[in-house]
Amino acid sequence: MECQGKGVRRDNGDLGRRLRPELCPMGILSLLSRFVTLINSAQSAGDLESALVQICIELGFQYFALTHHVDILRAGARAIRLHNYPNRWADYYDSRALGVSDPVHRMSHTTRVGFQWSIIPDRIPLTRNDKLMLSLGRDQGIGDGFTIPANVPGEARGSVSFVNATGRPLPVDMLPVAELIGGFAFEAARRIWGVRSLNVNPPPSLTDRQRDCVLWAGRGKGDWEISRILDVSEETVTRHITHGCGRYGVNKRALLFIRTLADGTLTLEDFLPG
Amino acid sequence: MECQGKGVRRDNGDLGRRLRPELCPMGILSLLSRFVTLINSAQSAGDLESALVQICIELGFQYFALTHHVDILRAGARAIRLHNYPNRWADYYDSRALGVSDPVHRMSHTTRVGFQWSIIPDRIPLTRNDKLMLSLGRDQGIGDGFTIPANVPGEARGSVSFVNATGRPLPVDMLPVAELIGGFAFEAARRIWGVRSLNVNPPPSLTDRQRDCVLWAGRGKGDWEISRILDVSEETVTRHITHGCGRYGVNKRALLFIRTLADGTLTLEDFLPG
DNA sequence: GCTGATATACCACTTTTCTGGAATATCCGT
DNA sequence: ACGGATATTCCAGAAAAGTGGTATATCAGC
Repeated sequence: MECQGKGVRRDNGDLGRRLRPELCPMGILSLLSRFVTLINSAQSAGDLESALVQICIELGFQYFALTHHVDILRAGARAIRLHNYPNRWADYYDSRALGVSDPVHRMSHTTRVGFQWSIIPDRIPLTRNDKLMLSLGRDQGIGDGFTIPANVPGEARGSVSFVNATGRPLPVDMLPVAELIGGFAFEAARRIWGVRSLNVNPPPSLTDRQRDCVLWAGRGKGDWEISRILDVSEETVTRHITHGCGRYGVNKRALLFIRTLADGTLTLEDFLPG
Repeated sequence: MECQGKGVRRDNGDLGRRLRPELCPMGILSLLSRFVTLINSAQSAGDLESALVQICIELGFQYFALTHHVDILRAGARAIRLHNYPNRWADYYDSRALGVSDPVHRMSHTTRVGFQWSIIPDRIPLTRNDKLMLSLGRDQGIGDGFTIPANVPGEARGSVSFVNATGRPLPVDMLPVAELIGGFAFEAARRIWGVRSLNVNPPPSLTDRQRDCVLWAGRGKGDWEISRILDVSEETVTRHITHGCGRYGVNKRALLFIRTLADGTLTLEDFLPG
């Protein structure tokens, strides 16, 4: 819920007060476990969509949107997106590629945890177009919402939103459940869409030395520099890297960086200065 | 929990079975609300640390680590880190800058949701040194753990881990609570450290044409091939890419791939075949 | 003790990429 | 209409990376 630091007062402080004990006995927990089972047994986008439609209703929302923050019309089927917004709103949204500039999405890029839409104006600057868009949405029945950011390094940014019709209050008791469910649902979508899969079996792997060389190369070092760092000959470094390329079936070391990032052998943190 | 697609069986499917109903009446929910209050009222790193020490114990863990995935000795006070690991382990860890290559961290860069350490070998390739490090940790009492990824675009990647001593099983009932708490705790740390306010310098950006060239180069095309694809001269392609390098202040195109991945200009999906 | 994987090292040759300097045309917002 | 950012093109030498073949020592596992 927090994002900007700067001594802004936390809104989450009253989560404690939000959780109505009356709902507890079995209620929330059995709901949660049922939802998780539903989501994790989804084998297709259709399965996941049905699951979310149902979960959305049971949580006390009307709409949901699980989406990558990209221009959907351009990105095509590789981009993740499921939602049950009114078609008219979705068409308008897509035709203007609002996915990339939507203030809700922008807000979700500044925090790790879920947030209510109502706090957005206090956290990020809104342009005139933003306000226009939000009020257009309200006119079409899109009221307040709760959005769970879903960012995985190196992948398109995404989020899961649960939304109510204009005027209807958010089910605040359910927000913690929504927060967990949103994360699991996005992860299920990544699984179904096969976001990071390289589709090679067995998956390649590097030796320690190969990984060291790739690591330093990815930090911008030349082979000679790497040879000084690792105290071996320059040729050896070249060898390790080209062998690494061989394992991943690529013919340029730059591609090796990308493949090792994709399969988790290395991460952006490894490469970036800091 | 998922990462690689490939029809790998989900481990999360049994979250439902994990949540023991006996614990429900008031137990988990009051715990959660108390923890959230504790975390959100923290005004300093010390406050947050105390809160996490307490939460850690009540959840049934022994150690916690809330950290940015950076070389701590180099990054200094700007990097977020709180933990209660044994000093000996922490010193060893820091002195080797394991924070940047730790397999737990690597795994946390490939998923949105929390995961048990025990599944890591099935998800990302481990080198011999990785295994060595894990077993060294076990020797020093670091057993199994549960890690919640915490990634915010444009910032150092991070995570929150709850860990048990070697041989002691994870409190599986509490993992959903740990997942929520981990997210809130990381967000509280961002607030306390004032992370967002530090990022003042405007990030570089590429022109459309530059981005196109980088995109195709990252798919393994040579400049001549790209020139055929975009129907311009080979020189022009080279130019666009080197100009792109200039904007990011790097001297190799491979680094440009990494920077554009890091800031979200391009994504792994853009580069990977399929 | 054998086998396979790993780490190391060397050479010769080709291709690609980087570096530096310059110039023209287009598009956009003021 | 004008200034600034963008897109495009050209040249040439230097540096780096890719290709293909070979060889030795170590270590772990069978």
